[in-house]
Amino acid sequence: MYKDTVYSAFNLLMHYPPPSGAGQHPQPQPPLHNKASQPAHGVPQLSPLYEHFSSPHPTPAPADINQKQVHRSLQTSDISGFYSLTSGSMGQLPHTVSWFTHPSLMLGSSVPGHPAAIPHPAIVPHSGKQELQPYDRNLKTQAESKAEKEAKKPTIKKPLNAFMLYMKEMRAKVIAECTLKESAAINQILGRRWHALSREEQAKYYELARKERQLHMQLYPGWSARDNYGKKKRRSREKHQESNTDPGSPKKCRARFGLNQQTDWCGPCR
DNA sequence: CCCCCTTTGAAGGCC
DNA sequence: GGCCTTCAAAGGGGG
Repeated sequence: MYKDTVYSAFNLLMHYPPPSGAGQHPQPQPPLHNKASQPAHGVPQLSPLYEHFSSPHPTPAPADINQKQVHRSLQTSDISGFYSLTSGSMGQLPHTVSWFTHPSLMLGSSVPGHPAAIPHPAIVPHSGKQELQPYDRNLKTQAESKAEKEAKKPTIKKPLNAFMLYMKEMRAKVIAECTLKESAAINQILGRRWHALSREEQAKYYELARKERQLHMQLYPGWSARDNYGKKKRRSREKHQESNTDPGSPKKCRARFGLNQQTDWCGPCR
């Protein structure tokens, strides 16, 4: 139900008239840095989308973000380029690829008192290990409790890049076509299909990803990708280095042969 | 239960 | 600036 509201809001987004410059080829995208290097000028107006959110049913902000601050941010931040590709081909893109469906960008609620009280998918609570018994708590040191507090802090996920958005959209299709279930195999197929896409087709996803990053920046101004470093266990460095010399993937192969990762096709891995 | 696999792209850090 | 590392998603496989 709440999701319905979100989807209808997204429809508004997708049909919001684009500013001039729509249709420009967005690839490769210039990096959108999350730092204070963002220009302060060119502040846009709040789109009807956000007004739709704010009334009559206010959109709950993530728990760790001041709601008013977010709203203000959305009202004043530069999203003028946000809709540049939302008409035409972009408008035909299935809504499954959007910041509404992207867990890290979905507006949920962990705001106390909010009627919906839907957990915010963007902010993923760490898998809570078993609670300590009361008598255990007394044994905990200050450092331990601090560490635990830190661990309980919800995680704000990275925004999805263009390929991830493409994967999310096409995964089900590939699974149906190939009757495969293993993600590793599916991702290999998706990687090949990604390279088989035309520049225009890829551009749709690059543009979507750019919007995702922009909105993510506005929702979580102080967030850095670094925040999530170390929260995932990584395979051993030795193994990783070994895999880097493995020419088995186009990316690795391109890196190995000094090819452009964006444009050059990797012949040996084809 | 949790990490690995596998993909591309973004971003941060180091030299 | 180039290189390296990590993390985004996904779910079966394996220790």
